[in-house]
Amino acid sequence: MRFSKMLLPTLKEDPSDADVISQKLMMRSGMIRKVAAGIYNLLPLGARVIAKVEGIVRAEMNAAGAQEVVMPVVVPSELWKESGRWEAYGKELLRVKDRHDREFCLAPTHEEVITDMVRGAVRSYKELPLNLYQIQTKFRDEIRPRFGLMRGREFTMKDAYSFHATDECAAREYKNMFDTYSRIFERCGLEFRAVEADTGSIGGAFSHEFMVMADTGEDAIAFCNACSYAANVERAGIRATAPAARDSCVEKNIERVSTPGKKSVEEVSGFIKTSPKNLIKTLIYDTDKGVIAALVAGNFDINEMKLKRALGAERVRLATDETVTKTTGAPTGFAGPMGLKCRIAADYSVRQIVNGITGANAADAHLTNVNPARDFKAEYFDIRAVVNGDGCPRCANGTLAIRRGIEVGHIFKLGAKYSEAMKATFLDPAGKVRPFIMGCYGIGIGRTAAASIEQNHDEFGIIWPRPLAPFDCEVLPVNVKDAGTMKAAEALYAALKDGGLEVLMDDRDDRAGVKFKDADLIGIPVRVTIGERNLKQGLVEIKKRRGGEVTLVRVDDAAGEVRKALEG
RNA sequence: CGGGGCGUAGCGCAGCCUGGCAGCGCGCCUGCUUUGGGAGCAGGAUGUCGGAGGUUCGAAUCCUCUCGCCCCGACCA
Repeated sequence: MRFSKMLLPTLKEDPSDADVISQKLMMRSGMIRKVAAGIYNLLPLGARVIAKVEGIVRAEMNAAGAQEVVMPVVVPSELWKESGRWEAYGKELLRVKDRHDREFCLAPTHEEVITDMVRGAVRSYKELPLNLYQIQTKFRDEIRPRFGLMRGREFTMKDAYSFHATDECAAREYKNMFDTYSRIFERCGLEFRAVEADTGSIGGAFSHEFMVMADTGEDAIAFCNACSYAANVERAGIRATAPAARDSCVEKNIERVSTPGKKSVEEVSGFIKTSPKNLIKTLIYDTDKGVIAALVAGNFDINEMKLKRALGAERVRLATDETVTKTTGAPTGFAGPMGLKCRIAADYSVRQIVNGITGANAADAHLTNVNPARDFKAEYFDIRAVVNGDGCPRCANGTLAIRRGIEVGHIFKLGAKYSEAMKATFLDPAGKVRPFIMGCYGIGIGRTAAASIEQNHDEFGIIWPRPLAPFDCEVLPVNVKDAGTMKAAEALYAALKDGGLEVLMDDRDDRAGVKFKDADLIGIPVRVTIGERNLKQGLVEIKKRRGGEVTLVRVDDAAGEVRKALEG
């Protein structure tokens, strides 16, 4: 491809509305342009990169035995009503009506459609298992789209769904997909980890997220430094510790202290001159199981996802000031477990506290020398947020560290949630009607490309790993008006293309500096610079984008040297 | 949805407070010079000042409404 013919509008300055590196660089390198909030055009360069990601995904999915299908973007509401998600999904589901006033939605995911497809086509266990995938546009009307392709409303996703006669078979496919995903992200040149994840509203038995490590990631992940444990902090556990040994004589008597206007942990601990870890923080939650009080040591935070699971609740939300007052008899900021009528869920960290401080359930007052076992009853769970240095729940000695990641893939074992709801069944060997056991497996295509940029860039621009690079190499004649330069450039361009490489030739009549800057921005792995000075010696310059290593080689050897550089 | 901010040339921005010819840098077009890291000189084109209404002799500027976009929060297969 010749630069002069390509729609490749690079930008010298950062666009004002971009706030992560990948978005800035995608805009600046002319890969994408915004059409509306969370909706983008892919320009030729961007389309090429996306095609590379899709190519890798497609090849690995096919190799893993999955079959490609294509499902519609516009889906009738009936299917979603069958699964119950027409009501459950909320405003993210963009609903539209056709000219006959029939209801449709833009599909944010395709469990319903695929389940419908398979129930209409598969009758017998003999036709199982099946793994069907598509690479398709999805639409989710996100409350707040951001970060370019990383969190758009319209985005392309590879989604696969597997159907099985038995749990064991579904588990095997889960493993198969786990391995396939690992291969896919390895081939994309990404530093990633598979982590245990929360299954969220899609439901299901267990699940892993594939996380690309990046400081700009929207998810936090806890890693063990000793074993292979890694989990989204939404679900990451903490090693259970035995209750502190207690000596009743150190347990002092409760005293009530006046703490006018001191509500937060910082204010109270500062006022009483003690450490936050001696405070028993009491938060009142409104849940579908009623109002509950959640307790945690003052130096930690409650993890609402873990609280939700501990309670077996569907919905957990911090109570309004009004509910707090009604429950505790005091304004927000003075709640404590003693004398509370509601259910009390306490984190294990509370059990360790000796002579702690709590709210007095009265305005402007706290209690000191409160001792959990002696002074109130609570159910104990692991419900606090993990922090750096916590003990690993899986091994004896490891500690957890928290890093950020971008979720690029997610695999679920779904079970029969959708097949039961939608009566998708087959006949087993005994002639018995059974619902399909299902799995589902997603990869964000654009997000994978964005994640690659987050991981591979420098101050000058993108540094594509070869598998995702829009071109393998770039030929850069310094002065296109020099006949000798152009003769060598054209010859090399042709030779590289004939050798099966994807080549970009910057044949623009521009200054060298402009072309070098653009080359660095666009980030093609290998660049061949052809300049008059070197050419007089019969030499051209090969530069690797990553590392910036420069070598001078003979013109005649250039094609072979490019190939070597690409491999190295 | 709550809080904050921004819409002025293709891009990045100033001008608005205190109303009076529509500006700057980059990019774009023409010519000459230049040609290994975002060139120099000279000339040139480009705007419903997001939209509608109002106040005023006069509105980018003040007022009202509206649309879009961004940030923080809540939310999230």
